[in-house]
Amino acid sequence: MLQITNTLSRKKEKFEPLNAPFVGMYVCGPTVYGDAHMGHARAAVTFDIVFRYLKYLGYKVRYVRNITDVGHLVNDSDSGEDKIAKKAKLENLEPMEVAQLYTNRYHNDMDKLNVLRPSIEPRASGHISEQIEYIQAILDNHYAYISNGSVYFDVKKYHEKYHYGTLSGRVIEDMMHGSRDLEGQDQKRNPLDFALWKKAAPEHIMRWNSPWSEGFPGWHIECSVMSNKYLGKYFDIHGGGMDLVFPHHESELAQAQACQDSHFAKYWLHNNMVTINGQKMGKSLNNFITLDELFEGSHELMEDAYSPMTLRFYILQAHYRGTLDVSNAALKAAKIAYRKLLNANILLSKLEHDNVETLDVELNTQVENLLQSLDEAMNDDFNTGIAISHLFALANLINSFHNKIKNINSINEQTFDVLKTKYDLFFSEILGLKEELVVNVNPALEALISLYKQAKVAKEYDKVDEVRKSMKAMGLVIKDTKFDVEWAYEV
RNA sequence: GGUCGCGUGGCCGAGCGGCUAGGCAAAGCUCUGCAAAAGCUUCUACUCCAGUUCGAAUCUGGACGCGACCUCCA
Repeated sequence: MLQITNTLSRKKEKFEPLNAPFVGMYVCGPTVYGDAHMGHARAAVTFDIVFRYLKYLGYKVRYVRNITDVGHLVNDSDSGEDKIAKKAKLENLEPMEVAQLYTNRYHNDMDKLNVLRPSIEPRASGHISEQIEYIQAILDNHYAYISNGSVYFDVKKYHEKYHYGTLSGRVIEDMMHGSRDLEGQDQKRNPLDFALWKKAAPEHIMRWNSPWSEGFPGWHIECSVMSNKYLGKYFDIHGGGMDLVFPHHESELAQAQACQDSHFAKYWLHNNMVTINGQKMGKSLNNFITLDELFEGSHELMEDAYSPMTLRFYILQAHYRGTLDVSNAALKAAKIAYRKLLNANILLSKLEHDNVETLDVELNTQVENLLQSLDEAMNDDFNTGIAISHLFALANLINSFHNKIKNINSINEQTFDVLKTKYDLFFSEILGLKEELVVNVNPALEALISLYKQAKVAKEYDKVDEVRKSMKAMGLVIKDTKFDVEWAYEV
């Protein structure tokens, strides 16, 4: 039985889909105006796990993750410019060219991380007419007002019937006192009101026609609209980074209720932030590390290049609701640990059971329990770190079987079969880890190994060392076991 | 200033009333031409103070420290 932490209740709840076996999940995707960084990776990997695990449980999941390609304002005082337009000006490109460029680059990075593509990836710019209709519906329900060509959501009015702040746990009355007077807010009736449609300043490039003005949609509206279009009014899971809880998700929720007068998402899932050496990641702190910089080792804070799988594994070792601190030491440890699990998976595929049993009941039970614990860990709010710890225990056993320290026939055939399929299933399909340097067992590699064996027999140790060296150059290592010579990924 | 969350061994990180994960690093052993890999062993922590309890890293109160959000952000 799957339990997930619902931000709405701040508790772990039993996961019960609205229309099993179907599950609808909406996750806030990137605003495509720059390269993806580690925060994007964490969010994408977190919900990739949710997607993969729900499918493993047998659900038919429709996973919608948007691409925000409508520029939102850089900040309130800078009322004329949006992020994408700003970037377009900077790089001398058409705004849509910027959006496409970074969408492609985002896809590329996510592919490297072995993040599955969502079922539907809608773009905000492709849903302008739907957004206009949705805003009109909110206006018709009197939860919004027009002011100088812009449309604002009336938070106070909304709060009278519904409750603004349920998701983020905010008390609207406190916020009214606490909120600062910002420049350019005089069009709003209340500082907490937010734009549904914004009239474009003359220099604003990205603009569309609407009943109210030539302008562009507000930041929050696209998600309410697109989730509604592809998943219906009331759907199962809405996810995103914790920083989006307020105001983004709170406002999405308000819009949806103001428009449809019904529930919105049943479960809200939020992944926590990434810090670098204990500090918040931010452009001004110069610790804003993009994925490409990490993979290439080109950022000045990185002592080495870390592969996509190293990052993925590292993200998975921690629980998604806690902050994740990235450092060289931590990444190096993850690299080694991940290879260990990978090597065990390869050895497992070669293990064979002889069909004869000299059953060791205790050992057999241990393996069975570990295998079962894998599901239990994932069922407990996607606890990938615990699942990985069981995988390590299993890897240890696999190595012992392989080295014949333990006898593979001392577990029964059925347990062996489950071990063989399940370890790989969790490693590859659910956690989404994979071999990166796929090594073909090609003639050249085989020749190297036989050369090594011959040299060993002849005690020509110079040659032996040379073989080791060339293996190392390929990222491999040679292992002399009691029974044979074999290769493995260098740890 | 307001709201929320967190402080775990050399490091990263689970756990959330008793059974004291896991990984990395370090040390020793087995194996070995030397290694590597693998296996075995060792290292025993919960910011501080006060309380609740037979029993607390886990619950309550307080202090200190850190972070997030309140403004664009995954």
